[in-house]
Amino acid sequence: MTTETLSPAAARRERERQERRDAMLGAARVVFAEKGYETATLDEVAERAGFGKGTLYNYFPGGKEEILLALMDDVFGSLNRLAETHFAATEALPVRERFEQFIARLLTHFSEHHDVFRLLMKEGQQMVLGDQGPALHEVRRRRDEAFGVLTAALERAMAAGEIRPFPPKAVAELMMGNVKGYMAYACSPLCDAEHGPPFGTPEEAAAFLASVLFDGLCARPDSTT
Amino acid sequence: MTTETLSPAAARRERERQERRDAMLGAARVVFAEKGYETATLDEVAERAGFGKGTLYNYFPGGKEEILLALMDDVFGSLNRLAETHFAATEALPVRERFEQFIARLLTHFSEHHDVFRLLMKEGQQMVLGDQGPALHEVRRRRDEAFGVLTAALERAMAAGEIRPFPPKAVAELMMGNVKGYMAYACSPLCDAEHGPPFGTPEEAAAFLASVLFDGLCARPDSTT
DNA sequence: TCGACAAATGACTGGCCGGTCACCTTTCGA
DNA sequence: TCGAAAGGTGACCGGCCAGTCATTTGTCGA
Repeated sequence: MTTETLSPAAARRERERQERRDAMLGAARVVFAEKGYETATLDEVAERAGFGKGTLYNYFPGGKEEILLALMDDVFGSLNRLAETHFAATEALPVRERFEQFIARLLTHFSEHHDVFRLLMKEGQQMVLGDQGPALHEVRRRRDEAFGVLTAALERAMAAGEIRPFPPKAVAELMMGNVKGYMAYACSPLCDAEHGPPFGTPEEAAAFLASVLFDGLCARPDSTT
Repeated sequence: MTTETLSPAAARRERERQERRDAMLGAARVVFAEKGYETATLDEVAERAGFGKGTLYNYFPGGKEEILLALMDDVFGSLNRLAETHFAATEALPVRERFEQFIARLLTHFSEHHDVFRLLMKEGQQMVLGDQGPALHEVRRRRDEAFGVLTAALERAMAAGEIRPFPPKAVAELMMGNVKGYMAYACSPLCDAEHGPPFGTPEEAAAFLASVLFDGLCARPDSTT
């Protein structure tokens, strides 16, 4: 690197620039999660971030779309990190605990960052379905990276005979889909209206999801054929 | 009813009106599925339907939103019918076949009506997450009706001891989520890129999904604790 | 203290699209 | 055959918002 010997002043400038960027992304996350990408306006993002609209363009010359992409990059990046640290730390655990705890971590993460979850629900589909533009390609790559960590963990479990052999990517999608689906259900008016979310803590919910995923719905799988 | 003795001419008028309405909804389904509700334009819907834009407002005075609601009503209505006829006809079958065939039917339905599937992926989330407006309420009711059929079937199976007791609504959401998730996976470039969709026919895919759902990922659930 | 460079700003613009309505075509009873 | 009612039509309008840029504000070295 040529820039490693920055003056202290320049270093501070750089740090402040990063902070402002993060503030803008944070505001965008809230607003996009609330209204959805199409409906959200940059004026609102700017106001929430505490900057003028023009300033957004100093940090994200590509405008609205670049902001969304940077956001999704962040979101998938943190999911990626979560998965990597988790599976690195739980290699020794039995399969069941390994994945149940992973699910619990995901549920906790989404509970704490509700806007991240809503963002994934609202715009995440574009990532997997949409074909438009090469800009999405980069974000899709990040998504694949995050899923790749889970897929690899599943492959290892399959190779060790801990779980049945299935296309690992498909199983990874299923597991993430279950987590997202459960979160959506627990947040929606569907269940609030009657008896509240069926499982209070992320750990209880994870136990339910893991039980269905690993043991199946059948009480006693006798005559499977 | 006062209108049951219509003149033949009036009856024909009525039928033609219904046909035009359907044509418009069909066009809207394609366009909304392609671009998403926010991005799609009524000009394009009108052109695709073969009518002038103004004509849309003769059939849907509420404009764009009413068209979307009518569309979702249709979509959930046909899902509702599919579920009702299926479970009515398969009451006698063993659980496993009963639900595996249901999943196969859903997958077939979505394969044949690809735009319905894309619509559900893109706009279906609003139904469960969004809180805005009383208009959505009616559509959400239709969604709940369709899910209710599945939920009831699951409840019966639980009462009969065919599957383990869990909150049936949560299990219904999980099952539908798995179907949607698998469809999305099979349609996305994620797996095309490598070896094509893992399971060719809806029946094969349903066998996979049912196997995971009913038997679980574990090879042999021995020490479940 | 001053000057010059950098960064923030928000009024402004151009295009887009949902919704309207005055006009035209088609239908049908008399 | 004719007249009027019903229904189709697309040019047009108004509001909205992404993106721009001339101006202002702030920073820092000399």
